[in-house]
Amino acid sequence: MAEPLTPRARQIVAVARELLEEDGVEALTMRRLAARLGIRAPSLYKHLPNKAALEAAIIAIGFEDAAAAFDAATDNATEPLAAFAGAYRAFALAHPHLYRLMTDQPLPRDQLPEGVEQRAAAPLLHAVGGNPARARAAFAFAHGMVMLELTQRLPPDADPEVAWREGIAAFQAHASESDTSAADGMCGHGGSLARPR
Amino acid sequence: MAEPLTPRARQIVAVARELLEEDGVEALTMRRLAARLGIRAPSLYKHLPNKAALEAAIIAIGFEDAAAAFDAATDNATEPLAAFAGAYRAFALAHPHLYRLMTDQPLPRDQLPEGVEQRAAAPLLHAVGGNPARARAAFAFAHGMVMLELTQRLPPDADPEVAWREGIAAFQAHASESDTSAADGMCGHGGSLARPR
DNA sequence: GTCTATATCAAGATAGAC
DNA sequence: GTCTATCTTGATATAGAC
Repeated sequence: MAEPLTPRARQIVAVARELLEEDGVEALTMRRLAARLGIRAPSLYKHLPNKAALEAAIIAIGFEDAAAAFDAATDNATEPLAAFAGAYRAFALAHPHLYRLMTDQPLPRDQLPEGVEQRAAAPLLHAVGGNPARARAAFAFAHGMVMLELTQRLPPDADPEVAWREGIAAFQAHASESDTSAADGMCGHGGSLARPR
Repeated sequence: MAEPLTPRARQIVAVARELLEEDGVEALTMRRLAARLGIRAPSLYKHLPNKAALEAAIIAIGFEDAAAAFDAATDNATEPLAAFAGAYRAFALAHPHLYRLMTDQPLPRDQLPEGVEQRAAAPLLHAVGGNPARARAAFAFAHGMVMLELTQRLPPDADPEVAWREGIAAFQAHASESDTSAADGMCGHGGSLARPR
């Protein structure tokens, strides 16, 4: 469903991502993006239909990057859930503005390339043994921790790493208890099953 | 640190909360608020210094309401963690826009009445036996679930209730395992210990 | 592919009269 | 406590020339 982008459009999206990551969502305007490219805002509309398409393109790249990072982290990991959590946290803290753009609004699924969502979700699903509900719960924990860190809701004296370990331990313990044979299903990010990679 | 509000200011804040809850954050503008009150926007500045103060006042009320709801739900509950989770979810889903305002940004702690934050956090801390790190982890799970529901990130075919139960079970199981004697500490919302009520 | 000019809209906030 | 008038800023987007 995603229109393929021209090379120039891809270049614009790349610069838009830089702008977002450096200066935040509120700085991602057509005017400032154009300025960074050395052109005027109206010129952007020759390459992208509107701002929503620009954001969708950035989000798509974000999912690709995240999926790759999660895969790399969980491949052959002895503790896949801890590995996933570490990679998830690292991604979000390294790209806070991108993470919020990816996460603040309903996903523009019709503008994302086929399968990215599942690709990003698969490593967690496998880390919890294929139980979709448990994957969603663990995903909620990770998303919640990241949001609390990004919005600075944890008290200054609180050590987030300890809270991460508590949560991971809870889901690991619960997993070994009611262990599973369920083969597939899908994770919180919400596409369907299978492991495309 | 919060300046006491005049009666008129309190009335304005109450109407602002209605506006927020009905029409969302982006609708909470000084102009629309004034319109709802039958006055002009500049008049608002005779009662409140700026928009940030208005938001802080709304957030403060939100915390009071949430704290009361959590207390009521967990008092004498046989499963305090499940009771807390249910109350937390109910509050967020009943007041989605308020919840996001309370949660999207760093807390304006210097503009909140003394102790509200702890009051809201205390029921969860007690529900997990007084372990602050576990309370923060469980809080992250609840916050994450709520955000996933509000931003519609869970797939249409996913049943959020099942994911809630999975998460609650994980934290209950982990709790009974490594059970505690720790008396105090504080919860994810971040003030310090004690139970002010 | 880029430009200028412009439409349209809306935001937060202040000055000063009444 | 409210008003009018105004400032300042900034957003997305379109038309049409080059």
